[in-house]
Amino acid sequence: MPDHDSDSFLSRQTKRRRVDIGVKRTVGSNASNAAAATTTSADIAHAKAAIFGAMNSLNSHHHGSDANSMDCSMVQPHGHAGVVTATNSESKSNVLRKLLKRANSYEDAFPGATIISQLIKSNMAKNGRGERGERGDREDGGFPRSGLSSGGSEAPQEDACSNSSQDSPQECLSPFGHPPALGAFDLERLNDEHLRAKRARVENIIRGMSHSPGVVVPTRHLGERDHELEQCGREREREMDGDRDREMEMNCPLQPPSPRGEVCSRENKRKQRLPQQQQQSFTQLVCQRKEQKHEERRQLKLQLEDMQKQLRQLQEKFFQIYDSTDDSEHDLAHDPGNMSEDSAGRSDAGGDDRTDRSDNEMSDLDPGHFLDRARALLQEQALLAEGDKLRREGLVWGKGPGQGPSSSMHHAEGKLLAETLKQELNSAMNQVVDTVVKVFAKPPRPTPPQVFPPLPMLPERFGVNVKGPNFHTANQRLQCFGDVIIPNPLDSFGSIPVPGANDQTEALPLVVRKTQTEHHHQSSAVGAHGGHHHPSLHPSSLSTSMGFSPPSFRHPFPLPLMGYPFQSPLGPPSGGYPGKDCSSPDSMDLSRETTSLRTKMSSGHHVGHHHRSFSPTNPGSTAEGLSLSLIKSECGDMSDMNDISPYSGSTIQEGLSPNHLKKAKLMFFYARYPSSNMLKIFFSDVKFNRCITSQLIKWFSNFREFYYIQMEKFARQAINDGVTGVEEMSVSRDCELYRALNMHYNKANDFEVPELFLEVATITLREFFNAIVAGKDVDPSWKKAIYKVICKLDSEVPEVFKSPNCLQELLHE
DNA sequence: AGGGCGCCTG
DNA sequence: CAGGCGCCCT
Repeated sequence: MPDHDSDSFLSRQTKRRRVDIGVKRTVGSNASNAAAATTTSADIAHAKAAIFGAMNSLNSHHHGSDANSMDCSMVQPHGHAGVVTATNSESKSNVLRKLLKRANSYEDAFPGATIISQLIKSNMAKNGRGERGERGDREDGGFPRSGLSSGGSEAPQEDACSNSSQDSPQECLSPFGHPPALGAFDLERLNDEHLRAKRARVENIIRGMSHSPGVVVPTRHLGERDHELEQCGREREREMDGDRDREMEMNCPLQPPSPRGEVCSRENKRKQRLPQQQQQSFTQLVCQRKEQKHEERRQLKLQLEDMQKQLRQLQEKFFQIYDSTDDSEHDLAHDPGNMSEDSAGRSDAGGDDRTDRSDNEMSDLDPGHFLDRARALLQEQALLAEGDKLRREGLVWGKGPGQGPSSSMHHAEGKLLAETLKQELNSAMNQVVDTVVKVFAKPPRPTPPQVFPPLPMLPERFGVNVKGPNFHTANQRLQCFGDVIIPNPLDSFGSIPVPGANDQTEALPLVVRKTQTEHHHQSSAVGAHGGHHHPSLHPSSLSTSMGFSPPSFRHPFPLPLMGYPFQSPLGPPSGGYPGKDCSSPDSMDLSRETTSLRTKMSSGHHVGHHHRSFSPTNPGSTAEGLSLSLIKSECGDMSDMNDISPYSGSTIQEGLSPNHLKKAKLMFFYARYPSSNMLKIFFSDVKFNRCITSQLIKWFSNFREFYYIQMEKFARQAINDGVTGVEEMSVSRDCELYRALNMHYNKANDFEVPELFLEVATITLREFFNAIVAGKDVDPSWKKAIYKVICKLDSEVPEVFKSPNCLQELLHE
């Protein structure tokens, strides 16, 4: 085993720390997920929400479909006095009209408001209400996490987010720490005030500490930090945050880099260590950047306003066409000059009408659908117009629009206008979308090709709260934006380590980019498992247990790991500075699995850059399963690995899953000393190799260890309690010993422990009792005799256990 | 030599 | 629960 001496120590440390991906941890890891999944996820959520919100604003079709939506509640009160004569022909155009007029009504509700400002408003309002509690505990990552609880309608989060970055080096200075219920205007004002105050403070500080030679603050660093501060909503940044942080920490000149650079402090720590001067320049730069951001925002607002104007014009045109058409059919003359007013009035009326008649039908429509329907309607109109035209050609040409029966002209015109409208609507929509997207998908920072992959992170909320149809719609929509990487809700987790959360020794999510650079074996090995598509973030259920797990699926950080406390400033086991932990994958805080893998790989087998393929979806497998399978996957002979196709539908797993572990534990009730062959038979869904075999054997070894320890413990306890007769010793279902064992092997208590096991346990206990009483325990190998006895007491494991799905079958009973 | 086991450790 | 080590057995 050619080990790499250079990092052997660290490797070991890391290994020890990380390889331990106990099943226990998988349980309830979701709880800590909440704490762990923070920054990036929040921002992604914001971005998504914002985009979606913008689109909704345009299409405003989600009325009624999402009663909880802020947008709805904000906008809905557009009660218009209905004065409409709804005709058949009018109903045809209802869809399009609705589309346009609703957009109109938005503006009515928010006179002069831009989409952005609407977003802000609704966001503020929302924050004021429900989001408080959730935001309260997000200080760690700095970015408020928006729960996408109401699907895409949470859009407004974006702005608030960008305004409330807590990630600032000096949170107290954060100009954006505003109360959530402020309006956009207030925000701006507050921001300015904050900036001023900040500047004053900075100047003060500078005056106070005149010297302190060249503390060079890397502009890139500052820029990035500032970027972070300002650009919560930007997808890319969110994704890269973790990497950037780590990178910065690694390179950060602000701190004396540890010899190996393996000890890095999290941001908070770093902040605390910043010399004041650094803080000054830092703050200055922050201020500058903030100003820039404000400028950007202003420009964006202007853009949006322009676009809204355009939209309005389009709406007017549209209503001109339709109203005049309708009116002409009703023999109602129109003065072109009055059209706008008239259409406005009608639009109000139409609004009511629509809400009465077609809200249901409208509510399911997404923008694309809308446009399609609009197109269809327009084409229909155009066809009608065509027909009319043919029939009445020559008769009506002289007549103006709105002149009674002579609608052919309208239709002819309408066709043209319709086409124009269609195009313009489309382009307007595209513009808005693009703009919004641009805001969030700022040009990727000039950071060098990342050694570490972005940390796409979605709050567990995505999995939990987002259930409504809206979410999917929004998500699907959003995924269309090539520039914005919006992971599937369950796709990925980011992991901005939570400073001070807990023991850093726990596994950090391993996030490694596919195009991993190969600086050293470790990183390359780690890189081998890049990619982060989570088949499922939900803790595995038994039903999905033995399911298949695409063999070559390399899961960087299985869900269970996500829940681990990521860091502890208090005690990095590696002996680094307290509080200086590195969340970087490159640092030693790799997940245990990864470390395990690394160990294997760096010790000779450089597997794997061949099957680097990531299975985007991994239907049957569970996160836990992956976690183990990851480990195991690299254990075997590489020849074993090569024939594994990433998408093979085979039910043969290359690794052992937590469910396998559970199964093994249950089997322990029958067999304490299963043979290798037996294991192969009972774990037929696992692709066996040396590693798997020894792994299973090791499991049982561990089981035995625990078992015997308990036996000895209770035997001694009984002896100490004055028990003298072996007959008094027995294991029943209500004794402590049984509970301990059951807790260990049958934690969920969903399996009925066979009576035979109780007998064996009783025998074991008595053996220990007798041995101890006889004083045999002075012999270092006194247990061997007991083992010898017990190993003969293995009973047959029920056939059920041979089934890969035995857990379901067993536990459903 | 290699498999299996147990002990110790983290 | 896994790694590592030493031991025993084949």
